[in-house]
Amino acid sequence: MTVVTRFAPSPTGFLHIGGARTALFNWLYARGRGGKMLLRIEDTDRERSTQAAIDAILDGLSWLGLQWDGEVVYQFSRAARHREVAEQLLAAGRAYRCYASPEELAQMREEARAAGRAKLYDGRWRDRDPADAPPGVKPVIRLKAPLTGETVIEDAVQGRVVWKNEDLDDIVLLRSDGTPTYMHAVVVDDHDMGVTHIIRGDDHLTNAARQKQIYDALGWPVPVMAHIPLIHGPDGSKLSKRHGALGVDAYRSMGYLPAALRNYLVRLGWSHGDQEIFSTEEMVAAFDLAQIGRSPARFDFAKLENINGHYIRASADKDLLAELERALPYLRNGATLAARLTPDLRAKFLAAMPGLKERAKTLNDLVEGSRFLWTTRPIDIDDKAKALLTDDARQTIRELVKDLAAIDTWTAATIEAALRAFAERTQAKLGQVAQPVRAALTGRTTSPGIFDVLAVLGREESLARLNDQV
RNA sequence: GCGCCCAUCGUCUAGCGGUCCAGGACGCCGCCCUUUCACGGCGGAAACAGGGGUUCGAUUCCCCUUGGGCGCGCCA
Repeated sequence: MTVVTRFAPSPTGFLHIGGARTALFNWLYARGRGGKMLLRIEDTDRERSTQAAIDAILDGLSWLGLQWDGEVVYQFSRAARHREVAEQLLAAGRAYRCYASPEELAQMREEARAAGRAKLYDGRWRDRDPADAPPGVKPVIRLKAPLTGETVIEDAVQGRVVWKNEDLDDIVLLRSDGTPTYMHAVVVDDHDMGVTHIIRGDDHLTNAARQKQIYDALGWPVPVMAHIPLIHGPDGSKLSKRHGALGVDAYRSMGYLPAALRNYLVRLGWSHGDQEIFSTEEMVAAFDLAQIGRSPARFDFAKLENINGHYIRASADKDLLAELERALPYLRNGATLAARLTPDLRAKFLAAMPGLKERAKTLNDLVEGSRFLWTTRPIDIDDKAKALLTDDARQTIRELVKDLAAIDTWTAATIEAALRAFAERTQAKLGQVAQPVRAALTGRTTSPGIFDVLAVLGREESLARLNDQV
């Protein structure tokens, strides 16, 4: 049997980090088994669904490299079928029309809560004669759920979860306006789409019981369910915008690599021995439901950043530059850099990349670290660098410039030799010479090795910049 | 309130009755490397929520307590 998973977000906001992980798990599970991951947009809430949200979700998945299979299914477009199935249930006596008014329902709920009952709707229209229907009231269709016994889910990650049927009330399948509820639409769609494995957040665990009852009423096989724990904020509470419940586009803007984010996400709630770093292929091969934990994980930016740094360092210079260019439109100062990215600058970038990437944790760090390459003169000098450019330092630079100008072949090695010779001659420590030079050339105190900076910048630009400062 | 889920270092986790005075990773703290910042190397502090059982033996199994989370809509 071919594995079919699905990712089914509702387009009421961006693709947040929890949704991204759910999508990743579905994608990995399907890919690892030669199956398919379908994408269904649950847009039955017409009030809150927006095209912008749909676009953000598709864009987010694409950026993360989680390609879905087949056409996107829009749940709203399937309303007729949902209605048909509800009617079918009605005809079979597994559902009934309920004429209770919203006020009636509210009162019922209040009383049930006060009495400590789990069941909030009492099933008052369950067996009532339709002739009793109050005139002019459009009914909803409710499932005639079993009154006794148990509803059991054999969950692939949660294990066996049992509810007493007496605690579950008759849920609404079709609203009075004829549109399906989520609970009903999900079951019909998952069935019609041939979904074999439902992998979703465990906020749906109690829904699973309700859905199981619908499957049973329909006589349909229940897909394998896997309810994965939610991602929490650093403080253990629900993930909020403040601590990372951002859209995946925000992570792109923060300069994270899709591969790094995937790697971080896959280890949140899932493990494979002590392995921390997974290539996509390894991930696909190793991923399985059995190793998913049952406790919620907290989102930790520090670890994400570390993994991102790892991926940056591990990337080939050329690939990293390509990755950077792709992200430029979303990065801080990215537009400026993009506008100046000539073939000549690209070449310099590549030459500087080894030194750049080992001190970058994000692509934004790469943009900032490479500032000395694309900034225009006069270069802007930050406060720390400014503090290094004392009168003495300027004097030193002035003398050094003569030595540098005398170098025949301008390479990192010859430049280093010249600097060392200069330091020795003036009885200074190399650092005393190198630091002001770095400040004068880059405007920063943190940058790649100074010999490399000089070599990458080239003789003309280097000397011009040094002269600017003295 | 009712139902359901969860509980190992600060964080992500390994552990599926003895191999655990609990292992890895991130973070943190030292030291080394070093022209800065990083990278890298070495070392360190740091956890089985509490209480009952079961067992020759519990981090591992059961129960309770406590603490978190989720759900309880004609939202999804």
